[in-house]
Amino acid sequence: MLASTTPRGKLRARGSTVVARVLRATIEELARIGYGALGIEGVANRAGVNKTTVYRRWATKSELVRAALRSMGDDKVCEVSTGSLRGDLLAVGRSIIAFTASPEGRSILRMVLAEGMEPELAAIAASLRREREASPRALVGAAVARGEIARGADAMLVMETLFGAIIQRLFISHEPLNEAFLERIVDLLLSGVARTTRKRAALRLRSA
Amino acid sequence: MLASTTPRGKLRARGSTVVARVLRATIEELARIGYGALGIEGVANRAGVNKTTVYRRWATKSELVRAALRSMGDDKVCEVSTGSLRGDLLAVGRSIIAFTASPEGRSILRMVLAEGMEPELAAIAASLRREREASPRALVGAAVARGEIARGADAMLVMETLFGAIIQRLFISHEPLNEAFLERIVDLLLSGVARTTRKRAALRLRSA
DNA sequence: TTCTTACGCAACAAAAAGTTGCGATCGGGC
DNA sequence: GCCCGATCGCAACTTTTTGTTGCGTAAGAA
Repeated sequence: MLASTTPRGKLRARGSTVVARVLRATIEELARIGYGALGIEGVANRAGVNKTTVYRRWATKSELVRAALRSMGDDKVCEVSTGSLRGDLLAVGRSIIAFTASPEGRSILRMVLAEGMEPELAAIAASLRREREASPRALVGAAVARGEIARGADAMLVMETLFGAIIQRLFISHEPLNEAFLERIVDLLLSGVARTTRKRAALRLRSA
Repeated sequence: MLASTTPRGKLRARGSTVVARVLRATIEELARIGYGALGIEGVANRAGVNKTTVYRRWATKSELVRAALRSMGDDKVCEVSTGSLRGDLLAVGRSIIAFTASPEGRSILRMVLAEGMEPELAAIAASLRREREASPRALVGAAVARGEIARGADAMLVMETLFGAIIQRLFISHEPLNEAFLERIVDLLLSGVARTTRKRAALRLRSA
């Protein structure tokens, strides 16, 4: 199927194989150095392809990046439901961490963060962001229905803060982001930090 | 515009004036296009200065950016103490919001977020961050002393989450970042979102 | 004023970005 | 097995960007 993986010697990749490799390389370069510093030649090298091949297929840098971003729009957002708010928040947190660990996620985050550079790219980034906002809303709705949180509570605020805490950890403080840290964030969001006897009992119960 | 073309108007800038203008322009360019795409010539044009002037004063791009970021480190860090943890958190949040409201603050944050992995910049960002970490630590220490939070509580986690929530609001969701939002974040961090009768009483007491 | 410093400017050198022509080779069709 | 159109690699080339140097001159202090 793939011409590039032919057993003997090195055969020249062609057609859709080249497209896939170049777009993949574009995503990776985007994640590594960002849009501004991205170069056609660097993408070609990473893809194991001559730069003329890239130039002939995509006229400009923005066109190439647009094609690359479009090519990865099919990723699914996990829509698990664990039955408890805490479990759901942990699941969402894990998916966020996994997302930010992948080249695709880093590229999207870069695009979102660097908003204001290219109008077209900003639009793509905005649409990608909106796609990933849907399932968290359903999640907090379920928690309200179970009575775990008050109806008046700002549930989206919890999701956004969870996301923000992870982003902060990853991109600002650059400290390790493991399961233990995620649990501490979730427990903070659930119970807060203010001293309360009732709260400490709840925490103890949860850890058991 | 240029001194040479307007002999009677503006005079040619020199010395500290040139330095200030170039560093200022560097910050603005960082905010506009980021570190990777930043060019010396672009900075020089924005500063209304010849590119040779920039090249002679700063040998490399990283050196220029380092100087520019350091030049804004001189801004004072507010060290207020309101007597309560909630008040202190609100004060810190306000200073963060004020910081992010300025073009300079946005530029450094955007840079750290989007390109924090660049080795050269990681060191600068880390040192700048450490400078601003001192007062939050003192703040939570005071809260522990007052008995508002448990000694074992991860206080820095609260600060980092507060910071993360704000940058999430700023750079991801792009929703308004006002006093009302800040209060909701702080109350979430203090009391959590899980449903508790004791907690709702505490919130009511606090708002009175 | 005079003297030193440092900036503007143009011309240059080097490197990166982008283009073109052509031979090679892949894959589909006969 | 062989041909043919499409597409890729390669090298040579042009253009653009990036970085350097020498010199005239303006700015500011003595």
